[in-house]
Amino acid sequence: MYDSLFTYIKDRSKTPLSEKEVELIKSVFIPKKIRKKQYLLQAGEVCKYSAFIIKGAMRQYRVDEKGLEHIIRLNLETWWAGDRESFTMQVPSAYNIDAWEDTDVLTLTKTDSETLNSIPAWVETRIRMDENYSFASQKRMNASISLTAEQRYAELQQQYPEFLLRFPQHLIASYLGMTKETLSRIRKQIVKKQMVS
Amino acid sequence: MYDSLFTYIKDRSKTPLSEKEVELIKSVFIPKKIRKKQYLLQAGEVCKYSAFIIKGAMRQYRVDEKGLEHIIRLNLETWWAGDRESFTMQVPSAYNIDAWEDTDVLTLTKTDSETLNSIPAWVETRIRMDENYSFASQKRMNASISLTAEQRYAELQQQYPEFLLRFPQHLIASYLGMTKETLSRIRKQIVKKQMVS
DNA sequence: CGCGGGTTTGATGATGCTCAAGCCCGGTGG
DNA sequence: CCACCGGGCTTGAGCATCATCAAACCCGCG
Repeated sequence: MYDSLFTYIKDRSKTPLSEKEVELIKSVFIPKKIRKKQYLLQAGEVCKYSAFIIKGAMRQYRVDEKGLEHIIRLNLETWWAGDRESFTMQVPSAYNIDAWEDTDVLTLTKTDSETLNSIPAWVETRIRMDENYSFASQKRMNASISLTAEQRYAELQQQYPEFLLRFPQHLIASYLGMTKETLSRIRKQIVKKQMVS
Repeated sequence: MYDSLFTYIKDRSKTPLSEKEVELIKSVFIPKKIRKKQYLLQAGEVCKYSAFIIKGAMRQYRVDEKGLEHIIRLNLETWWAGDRESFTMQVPSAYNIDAWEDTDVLTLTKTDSETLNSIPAWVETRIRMDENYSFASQKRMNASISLTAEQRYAELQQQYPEFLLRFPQHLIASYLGMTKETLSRIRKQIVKKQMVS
């Protein structure tokens, strides 16, 4: 159950975890099952949990005035789900997060998360996470500003090929900031190009 | 010289700075002047400095195959300039950073930045910075995926009105992921709407 | 068999880009 | 003092890209 979380921490920290620390971590991360289509967070609520995904797939999205969903983030195993701003500031979130597949998570509350600050390996891990998040954000922002729809798809294919296997195309399209029809046509184009070469 | 940096740290941390810590900080942050159009970082180089802006304005951008500049970030006083990925991982950067106005910065090298980890107030400050960066990234990503050009401009106007005063429109346009012509027309539209109401 | 979710296709139109020209304004130098 | 220049902004015409809407298709499943 907790294995993948401990591996995750080990991979990102130099300091090893003591017995006691392992116990503390086990005591604050509560396992939960989230069934397909169930919400982890609904817009308007404060994000109660930061959730480490053991198994499954989740999506974070905004619903606009017209009722259209815009995918902000897609999450798979060993990713964290939750709206960071809402969670850390304890303010209402503008986003929904729900399970796309039946998902097993380890949930952590804001107050519990503070008790973890006494664990050096955890602090190091958090720093790594934040770094990686900011690297990824910058890349994605760059892509979104300066690449065409086709280039953005190519980049995704290259950077997160798992997404294409686990999420349907209309979610991928939304994540890339285009419609499902556009993505469908782009894919057709790509196949055509490969035929030629 | 260092006042604004110390204020910045105080605003973001609970622990106060000791005399010694103040001295350490002063010793590792080297003041530099960067003249208008001078580079802090050029694409292909490793980002040597993280720079705290005391006074002035900088821009971070990518140059595409066609030679067009795409603005990734705009920075003013009390912001940090530098490519985080290149700086922390010490890998070549894909971005340029240069001064838009004559700028005074306090520069910090990667090795010096590690010595600061002994200062609790600094560590707290860094965490705040990372948080804020990730909140802002998420908002911007959301805007970029799900808002129209006009809505994006409105959001910028609301969130960073200083930008409109300090940077010319063609940079703002690029930052928002549109051309200068489009931005010009959008502004015209907005004025027209205000006439009506 | 029929239904639901997902994908594809086509027609049409809006949005935003490209290219080209002109304007405005604050220097700079003759 | 004026002419000119460069940088930035605006405007227009035509075009590419992408969105919208509607219909059809595909396929796994009850």
